[in-house]
Amino acid sequence: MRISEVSEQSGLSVDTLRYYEKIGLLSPVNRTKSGIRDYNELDLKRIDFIKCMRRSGLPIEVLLEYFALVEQGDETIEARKTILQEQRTQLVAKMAEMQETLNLLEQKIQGYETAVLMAEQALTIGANNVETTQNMMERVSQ
Amino acid sequence: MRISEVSEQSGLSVDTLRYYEKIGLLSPVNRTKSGIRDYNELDLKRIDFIKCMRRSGLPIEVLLEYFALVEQGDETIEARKTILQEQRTQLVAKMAEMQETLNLLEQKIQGYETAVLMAEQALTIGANNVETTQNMMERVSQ
DNA sequence: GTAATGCCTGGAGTTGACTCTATGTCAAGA
DNA sequence: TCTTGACATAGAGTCAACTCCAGGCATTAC
Repeated sequence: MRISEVSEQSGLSVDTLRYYEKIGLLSPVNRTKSGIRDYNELDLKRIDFIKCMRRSGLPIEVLLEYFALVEQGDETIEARKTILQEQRTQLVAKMAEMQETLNLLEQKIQGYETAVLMAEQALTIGANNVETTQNMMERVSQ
Repeated sequence: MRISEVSEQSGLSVDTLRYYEKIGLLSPVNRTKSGIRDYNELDLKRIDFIKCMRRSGLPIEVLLEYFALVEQGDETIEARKTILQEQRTQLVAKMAEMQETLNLLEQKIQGYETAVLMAEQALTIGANNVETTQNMMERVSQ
């Protein structure tokens, strides 16, 4: 599989794919006799794994460490497990934070909905709605 | 409240606080006559909001846009709501991705646990465990 | 055979978000 | 009075993670 195909399939740019190989995140990809990269199934699997870990915020550094252990063979299984467990812990924490942010967002959106509703109501009644809206904004904004 | 106190309370560095003000993320903070920043309640609230949004990955750019709308008054309530809704959508998507990553992590950790167990078993039996472990690694790693 | 296309490399440039440095002011304590 | 420490500013530097560029082969399409 050529680099452009892998790029298309994975959503990573060709530059990124070459970059990952350069820094050792991907082990050297097989080449055709004319020097063109020819990705195999294992490469693709690793790329998928990297993609999954990267997009959830895991730094490249950690992945490098992990793959270095993989290279070193079975002796390092415990160490690898430890890395993954640590990442799991961090991921869970991050998700909890995001849930908090999500709650805040919900709350603010809800606030805006109420604000709009009340502004409309004030308009229908024909009241001077300037002060009222101002008050609402105190609860709603920033 | 002085900048060092705000820093301590918020967990943002004093540099970051000044930086946020410089780029307009915080509106100009009140100063004592000698020019020292004196943060008020509203500043602190905004800092909390920023912190919450930033740590869940929302870019500063978007926050700037949002606060610019806040400055412009009630006319922009709908626009602000739209921004928040969009961010909510993205956040939900990101959390789903993270859940996927988490599943993969669990699976791999589980795999390592099994691998270790089997390796130990093989040792107790006293079998030649080299090939066996190799096989396991095929399922377990990358 | 030649032009376009896709690949290659090394290395420079970019982006977002800080973080640090040099230099200076000011208020308070020894 | 002198020193110390917190604060101020402008602007340079850093870091992670790409992204782009110049210059050069190879294969394919006409």
